[in-house]
Amino acid sequence: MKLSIDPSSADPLFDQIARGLKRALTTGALGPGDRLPTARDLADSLQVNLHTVLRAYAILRDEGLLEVRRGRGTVVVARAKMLGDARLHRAVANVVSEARRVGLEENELLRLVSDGFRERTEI
Amino acid sequence: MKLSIDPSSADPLFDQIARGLKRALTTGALGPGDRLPTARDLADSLQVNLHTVLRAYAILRDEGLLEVRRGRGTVVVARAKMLGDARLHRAVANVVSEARRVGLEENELLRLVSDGFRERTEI
DNA sequence: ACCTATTTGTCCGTATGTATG
DNA sequence: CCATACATACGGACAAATAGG
Repeated sequence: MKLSIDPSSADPLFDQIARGLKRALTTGALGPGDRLPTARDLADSLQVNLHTVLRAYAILRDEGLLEVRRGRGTVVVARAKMLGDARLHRAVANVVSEARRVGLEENELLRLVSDGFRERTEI
Repeated sequence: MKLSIDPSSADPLFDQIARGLKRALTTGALGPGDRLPTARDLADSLQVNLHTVLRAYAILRDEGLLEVRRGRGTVVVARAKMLGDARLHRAVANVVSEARRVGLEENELLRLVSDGFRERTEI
């Protein structure tokens, strides 16, 4: 998995790394279930700080592309979650984000969603 | 603007700060256009590291609640941009729609949303 | 049940860069 | 040009989850 970064570039290293990994995902160089190098290993090979790689991993995790777990490392999410559930996943993430934005508690959000489900609301 | 954190708590400091600020927003203690203390000042008064506050600010910025700008500081977004209910309701309607599309039952959807809500407190 | 190694998560401190005023 | 204030990156330390012996 080659991945090159440019320390003299204007855009941040963590962003270059995140984009590089995303590119590897779209080109198929990285596929579902593939294990990524540990953050420390990738940091060493790229000659950047550990935190910089962790931040890049966190970005892709937040986008639903990676599963990052303590003690286990980082793997590309299963194909089922990437494709079939992509829209649902985004919708869930979005509604959680909106709920947080207006300061809703978990049970309040669940109540809203439950109501919405029964009312057969449309977009 | 009082804001208390618990260093011995299990959940992260940056998250406690972010939630505390969000609470101040929903209770009206902080309103549109209000200026927040500089990250360094808040960090000093809370006796935490500068980065911890910056991370909290970044979370709220990503959720559209704050405008964080270099050299200028941090302010609560204008009321016009907060149009909360419309966006939240669209998000709820959307997630219900997506759930139906993939044939989810109500309890399955609620489980997903609940998981999503608890999952992402870190960035 | 215990211990150890691995790996990410958080927090701190410091330095430097960049946009704003 | 200079002060302010956030942005990025580095390094170090410890905590917490995981896996395996």
